[in-house]
Amino acid sequence: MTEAEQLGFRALADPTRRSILRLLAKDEMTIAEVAENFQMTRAAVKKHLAVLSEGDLIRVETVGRTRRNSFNPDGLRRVFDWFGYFDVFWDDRLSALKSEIEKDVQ
Amino acid sequence: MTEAEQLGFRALADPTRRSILRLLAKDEMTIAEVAENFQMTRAAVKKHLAVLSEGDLIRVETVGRTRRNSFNPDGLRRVFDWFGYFDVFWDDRLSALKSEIEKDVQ
DNA sequence: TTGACATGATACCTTTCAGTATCACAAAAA
DNA sequence: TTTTTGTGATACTGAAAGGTATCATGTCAA
Repeated sequence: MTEAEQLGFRALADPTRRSILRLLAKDEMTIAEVAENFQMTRAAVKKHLAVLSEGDLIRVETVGRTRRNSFNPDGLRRVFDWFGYFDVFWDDRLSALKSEIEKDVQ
Repeated sequence: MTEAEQLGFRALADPTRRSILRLLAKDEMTIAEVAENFQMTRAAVKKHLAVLSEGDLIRVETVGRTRRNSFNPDGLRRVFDWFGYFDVFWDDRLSALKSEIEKDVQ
């Protein structure tokens, strides 16, 4: 579980990968489509996608000879949850309400 | 602004640094005190503290010959805010309420 | 079947990173 | 003043990361 957290944080450590994640959050894309948005080779983009996949931040589905990369909210959520350790330091009302709702959701 | 974000994410990419941050969130510490919690040299811990400082996640105050390292909530908050791009993917009620409160706070 | 095309895979290079070892320095204590 | 102690700084090593180039492979279309 802590390993998943590490792979997630590692994936987010690179600005290109954070950028890719925001692209995929809008719409799923093939490797080539993602690569169009960056000034680097398709191979380099593919590596970034592999790291994002290892961090469980994206899902990859092979369709024929194409690969559809899509954003995985649950994976990012796991990284996001780490920040909960520090909730008490931010706005008290917000964090209190937040825990209240999360309790309610479960 | 995006550079600060990058330094923040980079600082959080290492598990030792995330661990240090949680320690300092409980209480401020000198380098030696932080180092007691890890099986590595004080020099290595000092490097981690430097990265955390560059990411604006901790504050450092020199007092005599000691250095007090303390958690900086505002710096972590800036990293945390990046996740707002994905709010819509998580619980709708929570994120809606969250934005509402944040609006109210400002 | 042949060719085009999206992707997989590997080797290689350069830079950054995590860590150690070592020495210098400054402040507190004796 | 001398000694102790907490820290700063530098050089070095091994491993990982980001990137390119190149070729192999599988699938779709003609």
